[in-house]
Amino acid sequence: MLRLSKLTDYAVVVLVRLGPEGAEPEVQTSPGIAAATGIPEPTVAKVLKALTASGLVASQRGARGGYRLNRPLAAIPVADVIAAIDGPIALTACVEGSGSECESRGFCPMAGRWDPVNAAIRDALTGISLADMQVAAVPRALRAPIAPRLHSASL
Amino acid sequence: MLRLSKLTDYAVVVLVRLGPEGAEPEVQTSPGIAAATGIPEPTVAKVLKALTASGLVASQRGARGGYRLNRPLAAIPVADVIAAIDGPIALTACVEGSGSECESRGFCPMAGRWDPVNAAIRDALTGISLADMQVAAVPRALRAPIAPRLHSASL
DNA sequence: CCAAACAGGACCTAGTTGGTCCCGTTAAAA
DNA sequence: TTTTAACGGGACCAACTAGGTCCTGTTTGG
Repeated sequence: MLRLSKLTDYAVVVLVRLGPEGAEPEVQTSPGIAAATGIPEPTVAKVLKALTASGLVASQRGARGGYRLNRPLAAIPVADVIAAIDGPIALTACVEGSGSECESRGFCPMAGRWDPVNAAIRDALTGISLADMQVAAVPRALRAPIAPRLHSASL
Repeated sequence: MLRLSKLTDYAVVVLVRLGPEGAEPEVQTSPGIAAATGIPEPTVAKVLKALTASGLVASQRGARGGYRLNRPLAAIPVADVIAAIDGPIALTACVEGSGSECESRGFCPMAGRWDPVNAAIRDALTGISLADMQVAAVPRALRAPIAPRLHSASL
């Protein structure tokens, strides 16, 4: 069902956490974010590495190092986050990366057919920023404390 | 990368194949479609079963039975096909179906956050029909005959 | 000089999915 | 009435992918 990788979900959480709690972009450490979000530290580190590689966050090495946002949340479309973690946004069906040609090469009726769909999804994902997702989150006080909803939401 | 299931891809191929070659909705058999499309017969059967269950196609049992479209291609949005094969369209991250509550229940910052994203994707997918995908396909004569593109297309 | 934190891998496990097969039921045709 | 072609609905197996962990550098502030 159009599975989004868990890592991408984590990435959004981490990025929002990196967002201005105060005003200035404060540097936060990977262990600190892990403690604050409840996500295991190695996983947080993995996510932050990917986000750094794609330029969404900047890193500071050494003691008292950490991460900070390169852009405000409002300037980060969801599409960028997904692209950073999951790679290019495209509805793929054929096994990509196989490098080999399509087996039903001569008469494959699908070539290029998903392009408009991909474009539509890309547009939709580019139009929503992390700031939008931030406000979309249900306020903590309104959520059931014990056995609440799953993260996902059906359409 | 927003993976679409292979079965869904097959479903589109099969549905387009079921579309009016002539004018009237002719009944086609599962083996016949398999032969015409190059998709293995058991897989075609599986796809058609799902499509029948969701009401996109109608089935006729018995000898000289087969399948036919319930609606014209133009009236079948891609969203319906995906929903028929992959289930409800939603960007899921948490393992759904687990039934258990979210482990970081008290302070999970993601609850409901993907809702606007899901809505945007649903809208995008509802706005594109199989007829649109049909015309989007590159004419056979223009495709490289030997080792052409993959089905997927990056954005 | 030491400690804290990032960088960049390798690696293992588990879950999902793709794909196949089998058997029962239906219904048209011989 | 018998036969045959096709759908219906599972069970089942195998391969792949991704989630998650860990280890070993390298950097840099105290």
